[in-house]
Amino acid sequence: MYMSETFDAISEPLPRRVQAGLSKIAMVMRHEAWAQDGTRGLTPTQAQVLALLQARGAMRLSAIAAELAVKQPTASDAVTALTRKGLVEKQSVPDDGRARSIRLTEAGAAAAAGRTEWPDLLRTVVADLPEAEQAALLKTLTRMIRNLQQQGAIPVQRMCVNCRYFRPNAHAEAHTPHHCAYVDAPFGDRHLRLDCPEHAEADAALASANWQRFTTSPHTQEPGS
Amino acid sequence: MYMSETFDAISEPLPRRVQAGLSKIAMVMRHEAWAQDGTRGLTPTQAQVLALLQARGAMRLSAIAAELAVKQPTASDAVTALTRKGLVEKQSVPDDGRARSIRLTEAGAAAAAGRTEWPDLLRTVVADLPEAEQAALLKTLTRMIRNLQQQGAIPVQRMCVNCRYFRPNAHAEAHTPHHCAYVDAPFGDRHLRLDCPEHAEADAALASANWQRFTTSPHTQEPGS
DNA sequence: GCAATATAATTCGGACTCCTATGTATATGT
DNA sequence: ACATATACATAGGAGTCCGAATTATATTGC
Repeated sequence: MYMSETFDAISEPLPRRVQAGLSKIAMVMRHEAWAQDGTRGLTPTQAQVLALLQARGAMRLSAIAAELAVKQPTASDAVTALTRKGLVEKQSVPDDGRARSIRLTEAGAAAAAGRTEWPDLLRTVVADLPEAEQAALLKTLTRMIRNLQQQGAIPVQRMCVNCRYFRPNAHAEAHTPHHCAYVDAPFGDRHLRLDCPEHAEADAALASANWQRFTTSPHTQEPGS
Repeated sequence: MYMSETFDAISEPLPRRVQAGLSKIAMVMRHEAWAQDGTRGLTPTQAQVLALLQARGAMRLSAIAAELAVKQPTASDAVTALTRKGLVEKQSVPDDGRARSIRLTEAGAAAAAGRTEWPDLLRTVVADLPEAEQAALLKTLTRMIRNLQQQGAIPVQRMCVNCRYFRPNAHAEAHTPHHCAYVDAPFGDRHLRLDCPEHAEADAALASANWQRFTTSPHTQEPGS
């Protein structure tokens, strides 16, 4: 659209370069995960399972697999390893004899809590961004994650934008345009959640209307560059 | 600073939520990598090696390891597998008998090219973002990557912001404020490169001055929310 | 009610990732 | 030349991933 035929002609397309950048970030995260969890005797996958169970409580194996975007055998491997390490335990579920509910042991809860405390490298890098940029990044990630959900690439997340209590752009205040009907309080992009414990799924019509209203926010139109 | 004591009090800190979002994106990338490269008989790491060699030409093993943020033995494993598959080959380097130069074979170049064509899921998700948001994301990623470099977490990248030819905010035009002295043309955030073939490293003083000028751009100050 | 089918999880085999520790050349400093 | 440093390879071990086959329940159709 705008400008600089030179650069538009000779560069990789913008989405490709953005993807390359995300790749590098992903690489650092993987590396950090090995380095950090490794000292605690965990692999990255195992740490993810612990984090998931910490956030969500007891889960079935198939739910864990879906949430981590791996196949069941892989999730089973990880859970087996964690069981051997005494960090999780399996219980049978009353109404379904095939299923097993997996939950943290006390040691597992402690390990999961310990992990969240440590200010890891990527978190400090994000924290070093100007706050407005962090908020913008969060909003962009929200957009991408919703898109991924709609393509069926990941299960539906417990995000504000999927929530029955979400009222996007309900207020005039620029810093807190949204409203959460659950806690009955205004909030802004910087408060958006990707995994809210109070989440209640909105029906399709509401979700779609909310999304429309959310993404046509005045703040979304900035001068491109 | 601004507003909503409620949400600031009850939420995870913003950087943590952003990190969680990046995690989900990283998860999707890993999953996609398995699914996509898997059909071509490659693992994600192997695909990364091919992509790296495609972008950079022949490299030494230690350079590959550094670039992928893994230890040498891991890189060696991957290269061995690729050699067996006939996609790369090793040559000895004239001036150093210990080193080996690794480069793509013809089949390897074809495989690497094939990979880049396919419009993978994450690329389409990025492409679905409003263009201004893609540009903002690219700039944010640039910031993060530079920060990671300075912490020594990744090797110095061939990015505009590290380049001798970079003239940030040299123009008044809002869409193309920067200037590349190599091709002598103005460009904008949306043209920023993370791995430019024409890159030439700037000395420390210039890099630092450029960074200052780049990050205090008028566009960086938007109303937070 | 009971075979036919579907689903939750496990197990198996195989290729690979990732690590640390060690070995084998070759380079470099003194 | 001799010690030390470097580039890479190899070995061994836990774990990640997968697809395919198993086992143990559910659910469904007659």
